Amino acid sequence: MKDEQVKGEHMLDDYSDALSAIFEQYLQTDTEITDKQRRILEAAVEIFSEKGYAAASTSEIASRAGVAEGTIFKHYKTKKGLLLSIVSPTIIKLGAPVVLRKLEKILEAPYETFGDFFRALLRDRLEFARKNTMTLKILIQEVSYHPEFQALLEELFSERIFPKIEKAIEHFQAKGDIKKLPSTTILRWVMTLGLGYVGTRLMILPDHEWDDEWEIEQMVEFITKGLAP
Amino acid sequence: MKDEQVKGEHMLDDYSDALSAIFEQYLQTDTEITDKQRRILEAAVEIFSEKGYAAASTSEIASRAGVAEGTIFKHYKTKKGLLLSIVSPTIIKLGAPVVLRKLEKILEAPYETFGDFFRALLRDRLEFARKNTMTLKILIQEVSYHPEFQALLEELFSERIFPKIEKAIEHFQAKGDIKKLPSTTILRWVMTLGLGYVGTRLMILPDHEWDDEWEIEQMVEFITKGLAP
DNA sequence: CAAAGAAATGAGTGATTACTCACTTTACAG
DNA sequence: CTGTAAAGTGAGTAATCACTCATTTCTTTG
Repeated sequence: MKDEQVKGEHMLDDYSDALSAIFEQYLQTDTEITDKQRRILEAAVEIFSEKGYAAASTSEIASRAGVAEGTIFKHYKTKKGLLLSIVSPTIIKLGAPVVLRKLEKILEAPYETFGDFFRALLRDRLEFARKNTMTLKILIQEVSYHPEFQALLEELFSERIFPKIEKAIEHFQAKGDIKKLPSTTILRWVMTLGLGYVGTRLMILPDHEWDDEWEIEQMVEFITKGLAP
Repeated sequence: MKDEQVKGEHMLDDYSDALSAIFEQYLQTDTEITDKQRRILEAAVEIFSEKGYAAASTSEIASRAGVAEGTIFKHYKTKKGLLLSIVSPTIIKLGAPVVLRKLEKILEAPYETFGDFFRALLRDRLEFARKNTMTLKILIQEVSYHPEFQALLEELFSERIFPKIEKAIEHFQAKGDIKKLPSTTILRWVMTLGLGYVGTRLMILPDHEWDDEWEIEQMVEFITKGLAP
């Protein structure tokens, strides 16, 4: 049977975008994906982000996806396996290689400032968060209850993100761009400011009228002045 | 002045502290509280913060509190009622009058700077968060799933916190202390920096060695420089 | 002490949960 | 077409859930 257009009330939005990180994962690993499996993932992301993993039931996911409950367990051994298949790719994409490549380019260009670096990073991650808002909300909500996520994030952060960013901070410190403070402190300031904007922008007050470019420029200026030696 | 000598670094298991906001509520309303009821609250706070509201079972709360399951429902009509009785007082105390009174004093003293204002606020709220870490963790985790919490926070924020802080920001802007930017933007920066420190300090990396006073001073300097006109 | 009401109990309830499995349908190569 | 493996189904299952209630234990007070 083809897709029966039974529902269609909620959605039609941009799931090809909203689930980009997950689908990319399947593309990269050459794993075939069924139409019903895609609908299961879409429904699961919706419901997990709406009511949280623990309060979401597999029966509700099945009915919203328009499949039988057993179909979920044909593709994912457990409910937790379904969660993992949604969140894990997002964690991996979180410290995207794109950013790290960009970062190296910036470090090679001597005329770039710390502000330019921060602006590029923030724009890129804001775009990523826009495309993965629901999945990121699930990650944020569930990270404290699932040690696997903590381990993945811990590794990603301490072995990929932190060393690179630390190098960048030291680079701009040597250049005399920013004050010589512990990179952990600077990193925390920069990250919390960025996260604060992205979180407020997309999750807390998404309906507010936002001028992203203006806000980003103001933050760049704020950070540049605040971190001046 | 008010700071008493700290006994040890790890005093998070001191419930007379950890549940201070909740018990204050009972004191203020002259409600009698049973020993078993106190133990139910303690167990509920522990388990809610450990595994989240939805994944916590009333039977586990009862057994950890050392009471029968029925006892919980003698005091709280529903499981959600138990959650509300834990989180609501914390939300109310979140925009503490102490802070607001302090704020007025600061505004009256013309020699105080925006940095002093921020320092006082951050110290006070860090202390509050230290005493209510588990309850605040529950609040943060559950706020997106319970509209009652959102309504309480919304009201607290837009009717008490925001107007006062906005007044303060405008005061320091008129004084020439800080740059004339929208108070929403400044508030977001100040709040996310503060929250970022408190959250990292108490919830993400509580076992890290922290020098609170040094970190606060650095943040004060960062903000002062960053917001300079 | 005794009466009375409040506090506490724990077995019992129907609803819901994640998950299974024997079975049917579909897709597709030969 | 036929054979076969994968995809999909949905009734069934044991466990667990929040919550009830008839009963017992404790506390207060005259």
